[in-house]
Amino acid sequence: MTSPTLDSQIRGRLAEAGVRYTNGRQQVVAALVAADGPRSAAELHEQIAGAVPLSSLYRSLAVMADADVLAPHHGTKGVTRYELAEWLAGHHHHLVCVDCGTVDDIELPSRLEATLHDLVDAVADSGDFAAAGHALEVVGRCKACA
Amino acid sequence: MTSPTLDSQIRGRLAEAGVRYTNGRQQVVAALVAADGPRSAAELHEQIAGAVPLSSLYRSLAVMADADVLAPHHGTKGVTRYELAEWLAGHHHHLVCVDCGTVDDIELPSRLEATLHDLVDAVADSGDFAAAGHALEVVGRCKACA
DNA sequence: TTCCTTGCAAACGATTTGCATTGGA
DNA sequence: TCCAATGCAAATCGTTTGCAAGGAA
Repeated sequence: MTSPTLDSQIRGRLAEAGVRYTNGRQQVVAALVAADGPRSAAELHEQIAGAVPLSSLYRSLAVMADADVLAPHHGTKGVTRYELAEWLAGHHHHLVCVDCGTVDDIELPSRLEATLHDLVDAVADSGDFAAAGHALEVVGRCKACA
Repeated sequence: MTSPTLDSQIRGRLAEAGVRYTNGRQQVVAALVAADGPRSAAELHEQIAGAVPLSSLYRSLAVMADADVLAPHHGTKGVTRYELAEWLAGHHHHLVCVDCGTVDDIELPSRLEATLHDLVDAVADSGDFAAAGHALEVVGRCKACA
């Protein structure tokens, strides 16, 4: 499922970080690529039918996040979900359903994204805080829960 | 520390919800009012010098969040932080430090807030998602960690 | 008296870690 | 050959809950 180019970008990045792109890790990445939003260790574990035990899964997620191949997301209570890092998945935002906790990716029209970017710059300038990025979460009810 | 009017708003809201505004809960609220951002159960427990045991603290936080006096925030790994609900604290956003995990409140200039609001409306309109609100997290490094 | 709240201890769920084994470059 | 990765079981951490005692209306 994972495109050859995406796969080699990831392999390259992991090699730079001195870690291997093993079979199990490829399965995890494939599952994340197939998903349309961040996924937790438990969700991935189920999605790959237990092919990788939870402890290894957690370790792989941590290693790949360290290598900047994955990015953690803390949207809903208690669980950490992971997604492909921005440089692989593209910059985007999230729709978080207040009822079921589902998180979906959204991409803003570039005009709106530019506006948002300016907005964050304006905020960062006005205080002693070095802004490195921003995350916009649109909170509401998804189609299924509406 | 908690202003009389704020305190009576909270007492009133809790009464409507059929729960009491006990001494321990007042201490928790006072600690949150004194804070300049969301706080976790452990942080509050320390701030009030263990005056309320953790289990009661967790229960009070849950009760007050149910009554819409507090709002939960899931910004950093594993922990839930609480802050006063929007109708008490005013609408605001957060600066999240990627190093130390500290969360600070920021208020956007009303012109920028209006822009952001329009932006979220535009996003919501374009999909099957009923937007109920938005949260902008500016990610970066705080003064101490820069 | 009635119901909410408190405290302690035990239970839980998500995540992490020690250790011996396996696997890849 | 050497170091990273794996799997299992045990440990940890934040949080929740059962239960008996205390407190306010």
